[in-house]
Parts: sequence; C-alpha cells; structure tokens
Amino acid sequence: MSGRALDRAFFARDVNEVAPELIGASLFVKGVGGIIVEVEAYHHADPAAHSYRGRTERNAVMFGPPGHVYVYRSYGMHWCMNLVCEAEGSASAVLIRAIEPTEGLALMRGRRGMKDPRLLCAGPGRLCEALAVTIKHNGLPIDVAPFELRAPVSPAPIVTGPRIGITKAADLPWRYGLKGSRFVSKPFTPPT
DNA sequence: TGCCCGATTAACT
DNA sequence: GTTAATCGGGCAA
Repeated sequence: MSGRALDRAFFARDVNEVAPELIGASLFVKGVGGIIVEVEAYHHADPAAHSYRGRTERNAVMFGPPGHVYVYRSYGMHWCMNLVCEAEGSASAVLIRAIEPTEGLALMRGRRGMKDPRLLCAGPGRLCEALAVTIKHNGLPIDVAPFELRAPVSPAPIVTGPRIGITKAADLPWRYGLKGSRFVSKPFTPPT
C-alpha cells in the first residue's frame, strides 16, 4: 500500500506548511528507504539557514526551483539531504532527519555496518549513508528516479519541538516528528 | 591567508 | 558524560 506520488509542485509552499506534511510520507532512493518520521524547516529569513547570508557554491540549489534535492557535507564527513521549498529563489528547505526503514533493510545494514534497524536512518547523516545519498544527488528533482516520494497513506499525528544541533534561532519549534515513533534521532519530549 | 565554527556521528572515559 | 574525524563558509588580519 502506498500513497499518491508527491511531485515538485507539492513543495511550492511555505516551508513550515510542507514540513509537517512530509511526516508519514515514504521516501525511497533506488527502492531503498521507508517512512519519514522527522524533518526540520529552514526558512530563508532564519539565521540558522544556510541561505541566510546569501548564495554560495554549496547552497546554490536552495536558490533554485522547489522540489529539488539539496545535499551538503556536514562537519566535513557526512551528507545531509534537504528538499527545496517555496518559490524559486526564496531559498528555503526541509532537512530530512530520520526515516523508519521499511525497504532494502539488508542493503542499509551493509552500508551502515550495523544491525539495529532503529539506528539505520536515525539522523541526517545516518539516513544519507543508508540510502546512499551523496553530492551526486545534489540538484536532482525529487519526483524523478532514483527518487520516489509518496504521500502518507493515512494522516500522521505530528509532534513539534526545537531543532537539533543549532545555536542560532534555537528557540523556534521547527522540528517535526511522527508522534510516538522510535526511529527519530532524539526524543521529542525530554525527561522532566 | 588563517582561524573558528558548524543543520554530525561513533568511539571513547 | 567527552572527543576526534574533517572541510566549507564567515570573518578578522
């Protein structure tokens, strides 16, 4: 069972409108992937966004048309995958942070060198390694192979919270997750 | 040009 | 809990 295909037009809206609608959607790269359980929104007017200080070679794709993949190198060693949102030139994007693996488990285990399915795609760098996303995918449209993106089969319960690993605009609740999912990179409700 | 920091992760103590 | 790995961008010199 799978939802309708999400094409690039789906992303031509405010990044904080698109982001929660990606929770529960299915993302595959060459048939390997699963259910998106955690994303973060990065708005162009947000100091934490790569595009905030203008266009560079790295973030050029963010300034291009919506529905395309922005891949960047994180901490010099990991890849992170975003989907460009809003109008062309607005430079906003959604960071895909965690997936519940459903297809291609053996391939993902091999690429990640670990067995625990909960850690295969629990984090932006881990997810890219498991799905073999690299700079080669930077700038590609999300509605064309090797990518496949499908809407949630049923409405997904959403939780929100502050984004992970940033220091600027750290108070904004622009992290979105699937309520109750054990496949997120970090819990949404920290112990009190 | 050089230095510091970062949308991270795994391996440590 | 801390730290190393490793490189592009921002900014000071």
